[in-house]
Amino acid sequence: MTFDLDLSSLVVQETIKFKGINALPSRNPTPKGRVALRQERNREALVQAGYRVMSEKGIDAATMQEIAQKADVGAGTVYSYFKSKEDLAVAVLERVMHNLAIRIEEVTNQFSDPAQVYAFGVRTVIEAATGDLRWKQLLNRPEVVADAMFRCMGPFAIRDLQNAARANRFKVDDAELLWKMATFAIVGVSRAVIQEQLSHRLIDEAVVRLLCMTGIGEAEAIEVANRPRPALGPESPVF
Amino acid sequence: MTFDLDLSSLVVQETIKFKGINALPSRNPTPKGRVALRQERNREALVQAGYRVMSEKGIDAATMQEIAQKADVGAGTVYSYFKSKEDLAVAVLERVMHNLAIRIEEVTNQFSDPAQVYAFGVRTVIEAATGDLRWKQLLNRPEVVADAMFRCMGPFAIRDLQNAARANRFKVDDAELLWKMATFAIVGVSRAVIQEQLSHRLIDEAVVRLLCMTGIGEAEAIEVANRPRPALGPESPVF
DNA sequence: GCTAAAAATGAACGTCATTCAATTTCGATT
DNA sequence: AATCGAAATTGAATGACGTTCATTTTTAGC
Repeated sequence: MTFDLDLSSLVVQETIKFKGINALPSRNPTPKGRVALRQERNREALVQAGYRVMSEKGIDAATMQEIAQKADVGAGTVYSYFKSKEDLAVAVLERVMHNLAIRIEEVTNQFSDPAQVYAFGVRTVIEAATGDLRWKQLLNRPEVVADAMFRCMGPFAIRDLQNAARANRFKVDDAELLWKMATFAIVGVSRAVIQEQLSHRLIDEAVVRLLCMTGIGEAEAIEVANRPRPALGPESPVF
Repeated sequence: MTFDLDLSSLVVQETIKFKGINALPSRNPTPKGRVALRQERNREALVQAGYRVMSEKGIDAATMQEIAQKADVGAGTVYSYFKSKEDLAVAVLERVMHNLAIRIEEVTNQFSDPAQVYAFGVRTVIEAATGDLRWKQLLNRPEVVADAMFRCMGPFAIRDLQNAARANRFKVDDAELLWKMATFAIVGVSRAVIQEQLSHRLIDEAVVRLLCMTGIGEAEAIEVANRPRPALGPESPVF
């Protein structure tokens, strides 16, 4: 598997089948086509409505009716954009992860130590998941969250793991495997904290454990995890 | 949270409300009550039928009708034993985990190094999950599997983690947190291998990573993970 | 046997995800 | 501008399934 770090490529799946509309842009007053514009709006409205309903009621309890209504489209229309409810949930979570990934990247691209970049990333995700009530319902479908996290943040995380390995800070054989394990561990811990099975205070320790997985050694893991951390930038209006 | 290591306590939840039947055992030809016996058989039949159907079709696609039919009870009867389909799935997975935990314990109670005990445990679970097709469908509900694993194998795993920490092999602050992370990581890796996102060969490396989480250090993790391993005893007839 | 309580039954209910025939919108062509 | 075929949208209908509950069966003491 290879990853492309171009940010614009992070929207992983385009479900819809774009036919050859606007073959001739010419001097038409609709250079992009009204259909294409409406489709963009519809898709966006559906993802946002999906996010609102699913994060309020949970992915399973969310109904396609309510989502379609909030997005102001007919119930059947959803299925020209997403092939199933599951597929919509995936799109929603990829959006959430994508936005968070970008906000993290904005901070960490000023770090010099790649180990610190990875540490900041995993901690920020756990804090977002446990600190924002909107994640609570989503975490009831851990595999959807973890898979979206894997795909959307993987390009960054795997790059950081490899950078840190090259700098001899981490000892990582297979960064993809490690990231797969980390995503599930992150989701598991976040769920447990939100369900109050684990104390909120254990987040520090969880970050240390995720760092230990990289082979950095416990002492250094603790040091890296405890470095002061800059604040994250503001989140985008909806997500 | 505290754990009781008495094996018989591992059946975590008894859903049914046993009333005060058989107040007088006396010299009755039914010293335990016909009802209680039938209930035991029914519950057992339901768990086994649940296992068969759910591991064949997946927890979500399994229907209560088919399960009830395979267990030879009416559809409504299931709900005197389990309060929901989810609840039955939990009972099924706890049974699976319980049985595997016992088979692992039979082997590892002959080990002297507690680090090796933990390593054998996590590896055996991953190999069971990735080697037995019956797990494939169950892994589509990672949180059910991971939670059952946490509860049923936790008493052993946490004990081993603490033993190894006392022996200065592991450096573990909070064994419960670590085990929570490990269960989800194990499920995540197993899913990825089964879905062929990750090569089956990476299981060795996954075990190393799980050991690294304990703070043992990478070199020693590799050594422990590579020790020769005795074979597991036979599985119980149904599970 | 008789009886009241407990357990079991399976048909019926309600809730969706998904489908599809009918309708509307679009944009190219005349 | 009027027309037309294709594409997109719609929302009522469908089917599947978890769960409930009025009815029937079983149980155990008398």
